[in-house]
Amino acid sequence: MFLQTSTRFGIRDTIEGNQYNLTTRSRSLSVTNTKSPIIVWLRRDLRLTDNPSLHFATTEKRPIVLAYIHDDSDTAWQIGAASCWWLHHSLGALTASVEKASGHLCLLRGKTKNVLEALIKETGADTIAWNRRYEPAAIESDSNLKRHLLKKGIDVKSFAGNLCHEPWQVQRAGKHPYKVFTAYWRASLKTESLALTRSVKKLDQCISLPDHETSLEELALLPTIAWAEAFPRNWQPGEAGAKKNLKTLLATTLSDYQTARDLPSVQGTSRLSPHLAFGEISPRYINATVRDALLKKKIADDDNTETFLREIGWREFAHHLIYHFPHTTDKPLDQRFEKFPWKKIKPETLSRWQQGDTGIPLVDAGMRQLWQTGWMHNRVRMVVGSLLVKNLGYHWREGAEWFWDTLVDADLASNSMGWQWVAGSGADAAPYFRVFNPVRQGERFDPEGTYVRTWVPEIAKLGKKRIHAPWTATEAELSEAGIVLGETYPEPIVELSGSRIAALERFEKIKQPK
DNA sequence: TGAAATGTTGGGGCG
DNA sequence: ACGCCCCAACATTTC
Repeated sequence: MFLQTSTRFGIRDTIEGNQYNLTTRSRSLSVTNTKSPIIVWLRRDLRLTDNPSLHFATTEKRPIVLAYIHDDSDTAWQIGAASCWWLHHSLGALTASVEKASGHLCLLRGKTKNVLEALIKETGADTIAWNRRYEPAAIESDSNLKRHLLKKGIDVKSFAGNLCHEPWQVQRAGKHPYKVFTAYWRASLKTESLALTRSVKKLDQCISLPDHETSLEELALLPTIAWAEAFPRNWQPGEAGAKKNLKTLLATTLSDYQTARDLPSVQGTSRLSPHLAFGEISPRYINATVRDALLKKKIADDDNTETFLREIGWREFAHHLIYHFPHTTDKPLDQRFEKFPWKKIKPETLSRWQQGDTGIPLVDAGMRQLWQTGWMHNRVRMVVGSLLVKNLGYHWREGAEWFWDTLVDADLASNSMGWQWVAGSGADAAPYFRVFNPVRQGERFDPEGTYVRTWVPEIAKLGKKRIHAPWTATEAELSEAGIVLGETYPEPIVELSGSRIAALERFEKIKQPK
């Protein structure tokens, strides 16, 4: 057995440890050679700031095996393609910052259980630490793993890393978990947030395992087709990018957040979602930073700030829901929707929705923004979702699965909650009769048509009066804009008014009391 | 974090 | 001057 540090950091000293040979930086030898290593298993917590399991390990004064395991065995809701792109770059960024802290990140591949067992055997580690996850599949595999490792005499330490409150902390004693956001939010404001842990600056106890590790490239996370080409223009995965977005939010975006966050043509949102999804930044760090800025009067204590904090609260609520109602990743929370008459999928129709070829400008703009950047503005997500679920009558899971594969911020808790909200079957859901009209939404939130023109250039020459509904334009207006409906841009995939009424009738039938 | 239908009000044109 | 109608603008109700 042979363990060594990354060669980039020079000094290599081979020593005889108790049960193993260890190569590590010389100055930590006196501390490390008598103690068993601790494995820090990173998952959706790819950061050094406020990372409780990592912080715990650094306080232990013994060798650390800092490991990310890419387990691509086939499971439900396995990481999607856009998320893989993000993960690749996030791991790259983390590797660099870990090395800057004189540490080393081990990239490993294989079945999690096998990899961890091999690591334990190889290094003599007697402890493993991780930050908890709350998705049903993760909970199941984590608890199986924990039981298995405890039986083998390994100490397993799990931490609360990715939420301000554990899902079971915000709860009325003896009652059902919250299903309504405002009630949840009020209660969570009264519940003390989990504390921040100190940022990790030095990781020189890290050891490496050259016989086991793989390179980032070997993880093969990047798409094989030239699809994500435009992603880097929009994103900087990693902790530094996350902090940069938070800084921009506090310095500029937040002052007009309440209004601007609804305008898809404006950079009015925080754009923190993918960073949060991969745990490159913690919600506690975000809240603490906002609080600090408030104290220093750098931002105003107004509705803008409150609205933003509430959005962080929605993320917490989504995790609360997925923890207490784990079936909601696939099945409706509201039982009445079990037998809802979703329409049979026509592959061509579904594909036109996916590709942004519906002939409804705001929908097409959103779906193309998603495809080209891995992200879609939240207001537009509601609009495209409403079209799929209400006007086209397709099961919300079709939308959830597409988003899951194409969003860089894909998060099972938020995705499931969001789609069930749109469908009306979830917690605090939109009432069944709430059907978004993409034309009306365009006129209200993209009045100049700027957003549509960006993503649907073939109709860009239409004036703002027609840009959201080209089918209402006159022959003259169309020809002046160089559009031939049905050729250069499609006729609408569905007639909005009639399909709305039909949807209302379908939903009406299941609305009898629970 | 809805849209459309329906109801109400008030100004202005007009006989 | 007055009543009537039209309709835009806004409010309320309904799905």
